Amino acid sequence: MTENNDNLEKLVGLSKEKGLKLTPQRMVIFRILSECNQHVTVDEVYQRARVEYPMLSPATVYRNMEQMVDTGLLTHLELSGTSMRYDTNLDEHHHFVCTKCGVVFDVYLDKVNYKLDESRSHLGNAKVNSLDLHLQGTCGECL
Amino acid sequence: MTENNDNLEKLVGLSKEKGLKLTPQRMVIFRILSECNQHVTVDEVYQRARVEYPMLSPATVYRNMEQMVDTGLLTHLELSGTSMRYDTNLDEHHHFVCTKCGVVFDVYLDKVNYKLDESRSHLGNAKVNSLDLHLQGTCGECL
DNA sequence: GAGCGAATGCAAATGATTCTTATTTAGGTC
DNA sequence: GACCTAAATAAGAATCATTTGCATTCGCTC
Repeated sequence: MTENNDNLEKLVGLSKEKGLKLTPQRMVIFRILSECNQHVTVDEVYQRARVEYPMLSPATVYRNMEQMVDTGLLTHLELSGTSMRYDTNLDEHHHFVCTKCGVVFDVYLDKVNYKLDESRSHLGNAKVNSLDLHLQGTCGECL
Repeated sequence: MTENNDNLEKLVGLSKEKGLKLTPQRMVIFRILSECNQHVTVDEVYQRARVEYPMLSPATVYRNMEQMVDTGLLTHLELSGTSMRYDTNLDEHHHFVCTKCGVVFDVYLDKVNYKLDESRSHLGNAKVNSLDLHLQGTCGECL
């Protein structure tokens, strides 16, 4: 509850910094994002938002969420599936996906070491800046 | 050249094993897949294939490539971007993506070690079966 | 309160993919 | 080689997620 309010305030604050106008539509979207599941689709947000703001247009939700990605308030979540998911967790983290039920858990890693097989990996002098780890398996529920 | 023929023969062989019929359309698709870039979209294959088989329908390419995934002749490649990419490289490997030009290199890893931050990662008793590593950075060309 | 540019709603456009249906065909059988 | 059947195909309609164009509305600054 308190945490959600904090999240909401953070969103409002950041959005002001970026020069975004505080429309009621945007406020509803912000609040829903600060309250709900991290790995949301536009439609999930839209369905919830329209309950309290019935004349809301899906296009507005699309526009706002993409804009939030541009301004760093959200990130795209690259998971398989038909529609884009967004991540409200801006901390560096990775994901575990259950291949049976599809549930997604956030995973935080203290360290990652990997060793290239140089004979087959032809990165040339490419510079690696970040890595994104997807763990796959079976969650506790599905075991 | 020889290698492409090998790939093609492998595809034809495997497809026979799976009970797929050798239609001319399928042969064209197989050959193109054995010749071209590993990380293709359906449309890339379709555009090439229609040159030599003009009455080919895109739906046929979609159906065939999905079927090849089902029978293990191709895998889905989870990259960002608007359309599905397929990977003809069936060896276990990972990917490097250049964030500037989008080029994708295959990466082979001898080992990967990672350490969970248990205090924040709530996997419960989930069982991790595989991991998929995406390296991001800048390729040699773009540096 | 006026003015301006940003934001919105709506509906049409787009793009990728899937589905439907009538027709054709590969591959086994005699 | 003719025949049969299930699988495969072409063509186009349907679907689904997303984007765009445009006329209108509305925060925000002065």
